[in-house]
Amino acid sequence: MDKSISEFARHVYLTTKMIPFGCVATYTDIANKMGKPKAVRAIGNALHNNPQMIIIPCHRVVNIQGKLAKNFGFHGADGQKELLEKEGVVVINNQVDLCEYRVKELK
DNA sequence: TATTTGACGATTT
DNA sequence: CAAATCGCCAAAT
Repeated sequence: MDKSISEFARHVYLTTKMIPFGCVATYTDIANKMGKPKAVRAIGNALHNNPQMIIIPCHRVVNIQGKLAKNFGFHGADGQKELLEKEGVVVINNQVDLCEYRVKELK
């Protein structure tokens, strides 16, 4: 256990890991699940600082518009896009169809 | 301790 | 539709 990670960040990572294969979730969904719908920025920050970005499916996290992260830690939005398409998620213009892949209930 | 920054969101121009 | 602006939160400097 790495205690250098705050409880908040850990909470973010755990919630992110709940996203099922082939699906995506928005920052807002995670924030809402954590009970802090206004902490979307802090969440994005935590994921960017993500020390274990490979074991955490952060590529399944997109913004409310289904748009990918422009500064994705691995290969920018392109890397995130490829990881998603590899899971069967269609990405068009760095954007996914939320109506099709967004997780209805994160639990 | 105070200021700045940022993988965001919603609203306004 | 794109850019600017404000709000909100946690971490970094």
